[in-house]
Amino acid sequence: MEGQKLKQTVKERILDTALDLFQQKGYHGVSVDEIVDVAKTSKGGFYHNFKSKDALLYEIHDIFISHVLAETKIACKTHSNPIDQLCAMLYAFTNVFDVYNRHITVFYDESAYLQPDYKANIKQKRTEYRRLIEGVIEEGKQSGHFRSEISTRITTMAIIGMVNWTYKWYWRNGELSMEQITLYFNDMILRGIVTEQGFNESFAKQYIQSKVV
Amino acid sequence: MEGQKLKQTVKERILDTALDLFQQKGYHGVSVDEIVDVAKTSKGGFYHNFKSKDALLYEIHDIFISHVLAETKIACKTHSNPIDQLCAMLYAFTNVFDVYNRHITVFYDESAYLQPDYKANIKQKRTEYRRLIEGVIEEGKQSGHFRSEISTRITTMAIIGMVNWTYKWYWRNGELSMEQITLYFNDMILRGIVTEQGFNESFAKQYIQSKVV
DNA sequence: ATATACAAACCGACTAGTCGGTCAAAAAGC
DNA sequence: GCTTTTTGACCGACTAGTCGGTTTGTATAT
Repeated sequence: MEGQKLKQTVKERILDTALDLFQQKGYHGVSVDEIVDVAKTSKGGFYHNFKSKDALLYEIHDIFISHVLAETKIACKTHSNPIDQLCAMLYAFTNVFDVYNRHITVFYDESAYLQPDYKANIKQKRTEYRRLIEGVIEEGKQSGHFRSEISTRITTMAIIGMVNWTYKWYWRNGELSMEQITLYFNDMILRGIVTEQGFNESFAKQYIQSKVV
Repeated sequence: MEGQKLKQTVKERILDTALDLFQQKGYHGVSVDEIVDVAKTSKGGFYHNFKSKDALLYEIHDIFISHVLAETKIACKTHSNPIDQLCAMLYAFTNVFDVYNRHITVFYDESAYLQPDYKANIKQKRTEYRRLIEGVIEEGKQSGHFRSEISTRITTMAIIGMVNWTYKWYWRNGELSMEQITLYFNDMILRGIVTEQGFNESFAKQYIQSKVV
């Protein structure tokens, strides 16, 4: 439906335009004048909908992290073992990725420019997200699915890094889909951390494609 | 020797100060006036040593990527098998990390603000770096050390992502050293991609700590 | 009448970059 | 060896322009 574009409110147009421009040129590479020009509105329209340019940046951050957090929690709750939970969380991120592509770039590259109180708010949600993954890793170590020698912290950051970094190189309409990429990531991550016991669980097979013996 | 600090040239002081400030507040969060103020020099001193603020940003980028590239090439050349090469390359990055910590943050967060011709220059070197890793992965697949089913591209980006992301969470003087982190990374990555044959090679044992059977 | 949703002109603060000038040290002339 | 000349590193007041944000005005809906 192309009608969606015509129905957009001014606020939606501003957000949409800002996302495009921020992703291309960075937060400080785009002026409010340029945003309102491209979004076909005015300074008045902008400041009627947003308290400040900083507030717009914050909103972009918040929309993204809040959505990731919500989806990750659902993924975690709807599965009962660490292997399923971990893979479901990665898939949740994948699904977010295609739609929130622009948000992600802004989120990771421009967060230095957030005002202190905004930044604290975002940081809290990022920490919450990290702890969700740490929790699953820790659980997996205790249940014997993941090797007990691995460091929860390093493993978590390795996974987050691997997954998040895709925003730097992934292109929609490229040769690789996020679905494919996640398939490979799940395989590689699990091989890196599961125990023999974990590997032999029936639900692990769907993620680890083959085992060369 | 603390005398090093007293011997710094104006240009070195500017670079040093800019790195500190850019890392903390981002490129556009710092004015030239602030840089020259902290670096105990002047506008004249600044523009005598740098063509523009953009040129300073470029120099920071170039110093970093050129060094990484050089070290990676050495790591690659001084080993003869893919497993040793890959791990040596990761260690090379590790060693760079402690010294070029500030460069890395600027490199990954502020590259959007590089002027087009500067950006093209940097992009070329990043591509060269990526191809070095892709080459090793590809070689490993052909030699039977790495599983042939893995995607060279995705695996390479997974590794780069995992490693690069450390700049977002690693703190010097923290509980974890870069040495330790790289040890875990090497272990996790190799487990994710080696074949049984590769695993049984004697030189693989030093990276893969243990195998739970 | 009053509130809402925008438009357009406007403002002051700030910024990157310039430019005439200083000064110490090296090079040249004697 | 001593003076003169030249060079280049560096200074800081200044400028032209840009930016985020404000204010005033206006059309519409209730």
